[in-house]
Amino acid sequence: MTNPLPSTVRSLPIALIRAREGVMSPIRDMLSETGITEQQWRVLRVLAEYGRMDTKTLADRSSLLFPSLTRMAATMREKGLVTQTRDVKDRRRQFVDITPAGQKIIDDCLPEAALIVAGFKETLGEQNYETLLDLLAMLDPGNHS
Amino acid sequence: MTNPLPSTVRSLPIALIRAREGVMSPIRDMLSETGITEQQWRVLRVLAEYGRMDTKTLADRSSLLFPSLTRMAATMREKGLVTQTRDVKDRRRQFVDITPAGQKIIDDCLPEAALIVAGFKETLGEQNYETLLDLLAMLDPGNHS
DNA sequence: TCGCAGCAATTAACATGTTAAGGAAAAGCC
DNA sequence: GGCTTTTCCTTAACATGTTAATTGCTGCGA
Repeated sequence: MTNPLPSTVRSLPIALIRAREGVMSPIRDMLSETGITEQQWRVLRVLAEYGRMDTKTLADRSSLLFPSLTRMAATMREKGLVTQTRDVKDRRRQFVDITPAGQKIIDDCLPEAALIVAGFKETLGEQNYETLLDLLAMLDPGNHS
Repeated sequence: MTNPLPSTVRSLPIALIRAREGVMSPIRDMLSETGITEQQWRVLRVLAEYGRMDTKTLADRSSLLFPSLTRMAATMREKGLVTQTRDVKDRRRQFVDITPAGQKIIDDCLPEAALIVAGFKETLGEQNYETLLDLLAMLDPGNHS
């Protein structure tokens, strides 16, 4: 008795990709006017929420791989969105912080971003929205809750 | 009254990324032994399920952007995984089909892939698994059901 | 204090995501 | 037929995903 894979229209990985596409599309539209990418937006949001932190923690909270963050930090520093300072005690480590220019992008986009989020809550319903977040968290390998 | 964004730990886009990472990690491990990528696996699965089709339909069903598929088709053709033939009636269009070598990869990986899927069903529970797919479908912009 | 394991970060190499522009063929219009 | 528009596909350019190799620094034990 074979145990075939689900049809691609009922595949969990593909469903995750398509849902992500649907969610990110309006956010990308919003960000295109600011000149930053979706990933850079994520980094700025984490920095705005937690403040200055070391690169390792930043990568973890932003769900970015280290090599990606290294490249992004360079371009974001050139754009004046973040600053990087080396740890004096341990010269291997670096700290990243958001600049006023970076914070301004967050502040400027916050109203529209909130509207987008509200739209998805309305699409799914408040209850389903929370359920979805809970189910997604169960698939997160780094989630030890 | 401000309407702040949710904390990044409760953000839908980030939750989708992390869930996808959790789901794809074991699949990537499986595929690393075959030498194909996660996206190439997706293309092969769609071709194996529906058979020969034009590039536009293939891109749509694989959830890939056209430029990505153009590049992938070239490398996959060189690897002998697919064939490409131009439509005689409409010389703009191209058809893609899976080769026996491509089909062999599907067949070889199917048992392990089925185990991985079963693992996630067990993690979430059958009921939650179906609920999750339904909720994700509601976020899919191309889902007109 | 020397050597070495381990960690933080970078770099490299290749594949894909994303947007925009370009090219070629078909379809429609006059 | 000649013209424009549309459609399918490709190419280009830049950013990120992913894995592996490399560098610079810390700490630790012989």
